[in-house]
Amino acid sequence: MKIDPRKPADLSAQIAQAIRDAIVSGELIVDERLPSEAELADQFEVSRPTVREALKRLAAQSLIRTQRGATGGAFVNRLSFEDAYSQQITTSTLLLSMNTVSFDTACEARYALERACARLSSERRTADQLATMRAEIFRQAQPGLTDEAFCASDVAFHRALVDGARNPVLSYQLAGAVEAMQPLMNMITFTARSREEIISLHTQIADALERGDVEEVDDSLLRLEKYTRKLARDVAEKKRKPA
Amino acid sequence: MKIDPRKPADLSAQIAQAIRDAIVSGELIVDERLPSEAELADQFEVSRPTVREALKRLAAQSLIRTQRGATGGAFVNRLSFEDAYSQQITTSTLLLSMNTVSFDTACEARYALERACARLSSERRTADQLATMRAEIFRQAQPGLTDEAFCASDVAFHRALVDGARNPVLSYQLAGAVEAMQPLMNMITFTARSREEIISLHTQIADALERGDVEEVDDSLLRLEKYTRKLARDVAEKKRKPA
DNA sequence: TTTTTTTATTTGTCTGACATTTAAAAGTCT
DNA sequence: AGACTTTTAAATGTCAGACAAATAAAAAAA
Repeated sequence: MKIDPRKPADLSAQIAQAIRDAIVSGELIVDERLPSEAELADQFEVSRPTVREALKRLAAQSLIRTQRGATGGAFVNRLSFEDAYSQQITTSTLLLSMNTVSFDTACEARYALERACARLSSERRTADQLATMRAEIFRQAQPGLTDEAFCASDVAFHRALVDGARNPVLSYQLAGAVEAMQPLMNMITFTARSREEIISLHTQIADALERGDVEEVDDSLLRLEKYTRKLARDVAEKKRKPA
Repeated sequence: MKIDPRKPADLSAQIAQAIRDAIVSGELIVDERLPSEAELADQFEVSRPTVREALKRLAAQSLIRTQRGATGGAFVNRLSFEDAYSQQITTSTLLLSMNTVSFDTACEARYALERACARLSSERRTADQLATMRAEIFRQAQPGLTDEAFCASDVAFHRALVDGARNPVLSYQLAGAVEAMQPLMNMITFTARSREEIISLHTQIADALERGDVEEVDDSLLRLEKYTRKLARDVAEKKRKPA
């Protein structure tokens, strides 16, 4: 683990990269303890604050965790799906909120991924996951439900659908897309009419899933996508010309 | 922007979170300059090193960039797809390499996503993207090509296919899955026979894409997935019982 | 043997300083 | 006056040394 002495700037970034490479390449294995900050400072011939900045960079990516005390130190972290989720969500949220990407593009990506999941889900979903979906549909039909609660239930419904694919990699990829769109979805103030339509589509999806009818699941998701995009367009138009 | 004074540990993490929230919520907008480190230290009532650790955490997530000099400082970064790619790749690579997820699961996820892209790609791909795919197929057929070069060309081929969907969100999601699998794919030492088969499948995909035959694109990708998983199984078996 | 106390190690944080970079301000020359 | 050079101020990058707090192992006491 060496750093390039020719580039003097950003020592902490270089050190972070050196350690990151060691982790990714397997040179450092999970739960292995890194040398203490003082030792690392000696090895890299920098001061302790610089080493600490490097370690904080790695901690921000959940690559290491630190522990205080006598037997403490920095340990290589086993990247959990939880960690991967939250990073994915942060990244996706920023991509959307910074106008790098339009709602339509995000929506298309989201449903493309979701339909891919749904195909697997119609083969593998458990009774429990289907029950969750039904329960969420029931909640969505409650009168007096706030928009936020409706949206949260919507996310839970789709989450159950996606988890039905029983592929954590797919789930974690989609989590970002779905959750990142939440704030924008909340902005689409749902009328009673539009809720009814969405609940109807959700029911169609759940029914098709129960029958294991792959094509019908796909179709109803496609209809839901079209409807979502229509709602978004309407809101965008109303905002442009508020009569 | 405030931090909770009751939890004394990990001040830099709290400060990072406070600034992160301000960015995600839009309180701080793109290219806006943060207060100087000294000013932040005053505001949060901590020392400069602590502020710096917080800023390095944010820099590790590409949320800010720093500039030295008189008009320098920390600026809110516009998250580019490039940045999102590389984070996605790092995360996915670690998820795979740390045995959190099996090759089969990753493979399934990857092809599920890729098939979702391919559907869009068969409608939207440009002549240029198709030409890239043809060129990569040609390269793959060259005798004397190293395994590494063959794999790199394979990635380039799939990259062109995915980019044909003309949806950057999908592209960035898939980049992680595809690139993370590279090292494992390299381990599958390709025989002349298996290369031939893969090239044949690639050709089928390109042909179907040229005709705009969505179903055939989907089918040939499915065949490629099955074949890839078979190769992986064979390698795994040979490793277990090296006769 | 069990409990308590001490001790050593390590991270977390602070203070103060100097180096380096950078752009603007001030000065100088034509 | 205008163009070039020098100075200066502000900011990040880095360092050294110190103390606080947490923690587990070792030592001491019951």
